Amino acid sequence: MNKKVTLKQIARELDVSISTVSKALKNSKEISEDTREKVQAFAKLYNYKPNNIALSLKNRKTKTIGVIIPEIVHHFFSKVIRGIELYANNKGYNVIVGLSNESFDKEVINMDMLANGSIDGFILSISKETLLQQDYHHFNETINQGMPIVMFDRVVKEINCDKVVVDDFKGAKIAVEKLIENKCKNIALITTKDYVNVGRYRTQGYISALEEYNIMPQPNLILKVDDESLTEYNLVSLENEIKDLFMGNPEIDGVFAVNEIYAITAMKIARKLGKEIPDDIQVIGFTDGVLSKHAIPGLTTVSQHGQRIGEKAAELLIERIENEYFTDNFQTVVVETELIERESTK
Amino acid sequence: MNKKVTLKQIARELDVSISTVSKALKNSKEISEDTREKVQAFAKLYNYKPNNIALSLKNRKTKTIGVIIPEIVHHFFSKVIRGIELYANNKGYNVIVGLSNESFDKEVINMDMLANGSIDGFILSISKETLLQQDYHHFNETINQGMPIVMFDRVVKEINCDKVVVDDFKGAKIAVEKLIENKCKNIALITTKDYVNVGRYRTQGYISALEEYNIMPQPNLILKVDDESLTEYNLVSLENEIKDLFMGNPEIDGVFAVNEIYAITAMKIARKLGKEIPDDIQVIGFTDGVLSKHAIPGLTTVSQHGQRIGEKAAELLIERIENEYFTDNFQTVVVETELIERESTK
DNA sequence: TTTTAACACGAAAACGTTTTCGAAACATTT
DNA sequence: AAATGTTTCGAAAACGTTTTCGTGTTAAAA
Repeated sequence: MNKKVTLKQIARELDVSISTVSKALKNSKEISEDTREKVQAFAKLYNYKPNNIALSLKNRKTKTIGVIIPEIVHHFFSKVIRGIELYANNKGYNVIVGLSNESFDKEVINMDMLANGSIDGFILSISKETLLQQDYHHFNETINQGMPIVMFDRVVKEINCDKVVVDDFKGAKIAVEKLIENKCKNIALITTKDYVNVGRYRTQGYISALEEYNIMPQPNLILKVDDESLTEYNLVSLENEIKDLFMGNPEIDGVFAVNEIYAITAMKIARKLGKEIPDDIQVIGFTDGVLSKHAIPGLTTVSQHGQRIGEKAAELLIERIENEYFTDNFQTVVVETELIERESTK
Repeated sequence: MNKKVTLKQIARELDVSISTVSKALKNSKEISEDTREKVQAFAKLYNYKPNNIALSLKNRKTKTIGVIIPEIVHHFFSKVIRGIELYANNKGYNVIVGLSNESFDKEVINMDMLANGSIDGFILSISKETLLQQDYHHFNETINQGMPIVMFDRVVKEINCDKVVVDDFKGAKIAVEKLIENKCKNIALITTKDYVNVGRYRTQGYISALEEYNIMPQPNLILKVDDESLTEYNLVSLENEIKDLFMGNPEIDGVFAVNEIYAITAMKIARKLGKEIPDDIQVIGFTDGVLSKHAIPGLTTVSQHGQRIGEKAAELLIERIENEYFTDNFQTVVVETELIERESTK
C-alpha cells in the first residue's frame, strides 16, 4: 500500500529541507535548477499531491461550498445542484450537499456541521418547516460570522444576502394568460397552502392574469391542497380533492397547477371524468420535469431553468467568497421562466 | 461581524494556556472546577466551536465521504444519494458530491480533487465512458493509497472493493416471467447496448425467463437502443426505433424494457399504433421512478430500492473507514428488487 | 585584497487543534 | 523537617502546508 507521500518524507529522502522541497515544486527561482529537477522527479515518481486539508488550514479557505436543500429526489433541486456543481467545479470548488428533509432541526444541524471551517459559503433553499416557524437565526448567525450565503427559490426577504429566484408571479401570469387567450372561460387554480412563498406568488400571478382580462376570480375555483397527508406514496387524498373540484365545478375548462404532480393528477382525474385534454380542459403546470415531458398528452408547463439558477447562485457565492466584501449591496437575481408548450393546451 | 473564536483567543482573554482551554472544554479532570467553569462560560458566550479543518488535519480523518455518480438529475441516483446522506449524517459524516457526467475525464478529475485529503473514502458508480474504455487505473490507485471505495450499481469485477448491486438478472427474470404467466406469447425486449453491464444482466434475465418456459428467444424482438443520438431533449430517435419494432412485429403482446423511459415510450408508441394497454400489450419497466407511478396507465416496474442501496453503501464504507482493515475480504451486497404491479399488466 | 551582490538553501512561524509530559504549588504523611 | 503525593497548569510536538527572513557560500566588482 503506497500511503500518500508528504513534503517531509521527500525532504528526508533527498536530504534537503521541507522548505526547499516546497519551493522546488513551485518552480521557485530561489532553488537551483539541479535540486529543482531532482525534487520534481522524485515527487512525480511518488505521485506527490499536496494535502488539501493542510492547505485549507493554512489558507483559511476550503475551496468547497455547502449546499443545503430540502430534498434531493426532486427534479428541480437536482437540476439546481447540477448547475452549482458545474460552475463550482470549473472554478476549482467542491460541493458538499446536505438535506434538510424539510425539517427545521435538520437544517440547523446540517448548517452547524458545515459552518465550522468545512466550507467557504452556503447555497441553500429554505425548508418548509423553517418557513412556517419563521425562525431564521441560524442564517443570520452564519452570515454574521462572515460566511456568505446565497439563497435560491425559497427565499425570505428578512435575510440579508444574495438571492436567486424565479419570477413565480410572472411565470404564473403568463401561463394563465395563455389559457385565457386559448378561450378558457373558467380557469381553476390548484396550489399549495400559503406559507410557501413560491406558491403564494404563483397564486398572485393567477389572480393578476384574470384581472387583466376583467375576469372575476372565483374562490370555488381555487383549490389549496392540503399536503399534510400527502406522501410520496400516497396520492389518493390529492386525487380526491381534485375530483371534488371538478365535480363541484363542471364548467372548468382550464387548469393552472403550481407544480407537476398537481397538473398531472388533474389531467388524470379529468380524463377519468370523461373530459378530453386539451379539447374540454386545457392544463398548464409549473416546473419542467420528466413528468411533463413524458405525460400523455405532454404537459404544457412553466420551466424554471433549475440549472441556470444553480449556476447563477454558485457564481454569486464564489464572487463573494473571493472578494471578501460580504457586507452589503446584496443582489437578487431573477431567472426568467419560459412557457414550454406541449399537447395539454391548444 | 463576529469572526469565529479560537482556543488561542479564549486563552489570551482568560490569561491561561491553550492547553488549559482545550482540556477545560473537554471536562478534563486535570483542570480545576473553577477554571473549567470560567472557560466553559466564556466559550459558550462566544459560541466557540472547534474548527473542523484543524481537527481533520490533526486526526487525519475528515469525517466526510465522497460520492461520484454519472448524473444527478436522475431518480435512481438521487435516491441513492438520499440513502447515503441519511446514513452518513447519522454517523456524523458529511457527503461531497461529484458528477462525472458519464465522462471518463471528469471522473478522474473529480476523484483527484477529493483524493488528496478531503475525504475518508469513496462511494461511486462508474461512468459509461469508463466502462467503455475499461480503464480503471484511477480506482486502483486510490485503493492502493489506502482509501476505501464502495461501488454501487454499475460495478466491475476487476476492482477489489466492496460493492452494492441490484440483482438485475433476477429482477428482469421475474418481470418477464410475470409477462409469460400473464399469457404473453411474444415478448419484446427493449434494452441498451451491451457495454453497460446492468443492461446486459437484464437482457440475460429476459432470455433466461423465456428459456425457463421453453420459449425460443427471437432476435427480431430484441431492440438494442442506440443511445448515442439520444439526449434529454431528443426522444425522436428512440420513438422511431420502437415504432419500427412494433410495426415489424405486430405479434408483440408484451414488452420488457430495461428502464423507465424506454417503457413509457413503448406505451406511448403502442397507443399511437392503436394498441390498448394492458389488453393488447402488457408492459413492464425497470426503476421505480416518478414516471412509472404517474404514467397513465401506471407502469408495472421493477423497483431497485435506490435509497436502500445508498444506505448499505454508506454502511459498508464507514465500516471500512473506522476499522482500517481495507485489505481484503471484500463483500458484494445484493439488494433485492421488487416487482411493483400497476395497470400496465393484467 | 576587500567589499558587495547574487545565489541557494534552511529555520521557524503560522493556520487550530489534541495530547503527552514535565513542573510548580500545595497538601499530606512520616 | 523531610519525603511523598496530589492538584493544576503550561510547554511543546504533531498533523502538512506556505512563506518570510536570515545566513552561508560563491561570484563579481572595487
